[in-house]
Amino acid sequence: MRIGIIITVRGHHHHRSWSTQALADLQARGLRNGGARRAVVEHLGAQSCCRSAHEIFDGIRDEGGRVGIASVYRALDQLVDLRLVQRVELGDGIARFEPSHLDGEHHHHLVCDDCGRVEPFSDPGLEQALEQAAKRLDYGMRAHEVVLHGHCGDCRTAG
Amino acid sequence: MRIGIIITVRGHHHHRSWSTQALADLQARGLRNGGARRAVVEHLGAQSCCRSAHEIFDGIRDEGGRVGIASVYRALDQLVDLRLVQRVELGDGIARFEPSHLDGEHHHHLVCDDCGRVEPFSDPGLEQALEQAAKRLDYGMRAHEVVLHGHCGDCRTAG
DNA sequence: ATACGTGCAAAGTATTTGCAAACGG
DNA sequence: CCGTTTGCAAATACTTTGCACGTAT
Repeated sequence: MRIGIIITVRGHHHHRSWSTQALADLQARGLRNGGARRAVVEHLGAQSCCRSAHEIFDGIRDEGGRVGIASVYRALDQLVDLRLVQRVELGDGIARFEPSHLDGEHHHHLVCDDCGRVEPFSDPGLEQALEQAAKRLDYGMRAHEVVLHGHCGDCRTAG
Repeated sequence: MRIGIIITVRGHHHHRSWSTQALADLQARGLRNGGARRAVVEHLGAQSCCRSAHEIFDGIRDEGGRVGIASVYRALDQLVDLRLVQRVELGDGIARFEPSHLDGEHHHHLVCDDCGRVEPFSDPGLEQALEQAAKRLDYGMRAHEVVLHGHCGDCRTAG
């Protein structure tokens, strides 16, 4: 037996909306909604920035879900293929994932080379420059990724 | 119509110059110049775009050098630490490396999600937008990386 | 001479795959 | 029911480390 309890979303309205949209999208493509993939989608939708496969795995377990790490990777692969999730690599050899924000939610990443901290940022001027560059190059741009490396405020103060 | 005047900088002069500069820099820091690290520097200096550790390893072997893969990784680590080499991750889980072009040589990457082809590109407007964003965010930017994903000309024609 | 550098092989991580059992529609 | 999805464990891919020997200065 399966008991479904729908817990309402606190605050971040658009997050739920991404999860819902993504799950509907999967269903529309004839894919089934088993526990693992659903858990990955819902967990990702509740995050504010990118997460590694292991973080997602641990996160789901902490919330009481029981999934295999392989299923997490498989779900992420599919979601990336369907463009529902964006894969992000920040230079430490670990792949991270976050919902594809096609709308205004789109952001990029600052990485502190001292402490490893990752922060999201967004910059309209940068987005515009990216669009223009892609247009000039005549490249069918489907996604883009910007990573700025440097030293975060804490480390600069400390150092 | 737009007429572009392309002024060529002579041959691959700057490549050699990067290798020379990098080797001198290493020496100035009291590091010795054994065979492996020198081979990595010289090989990298002769490339026009980023290369993976294995590509570098194979490349050196093909040229007759005999190095261990571990030494290639160790050399790359040091070079990255010294900011002589930039590490680049393009989304396929393989780290690539290229000379740090602090000068006008600086470029970014286009990745074809169909065939995996990697092409370098540069765009002054984009560089400017990056500088401005970093300034506005007050982040001590030391490096940055932009990856555009899409479909290259060949794949778009074929598809 | 003496640290530093190197190669090999073994060890670590991150990720993928094979397969039988569980499950969704 | 039947094909998809899942979990486990084994396999793979990339990268790092331990250690004895080589080598630049």
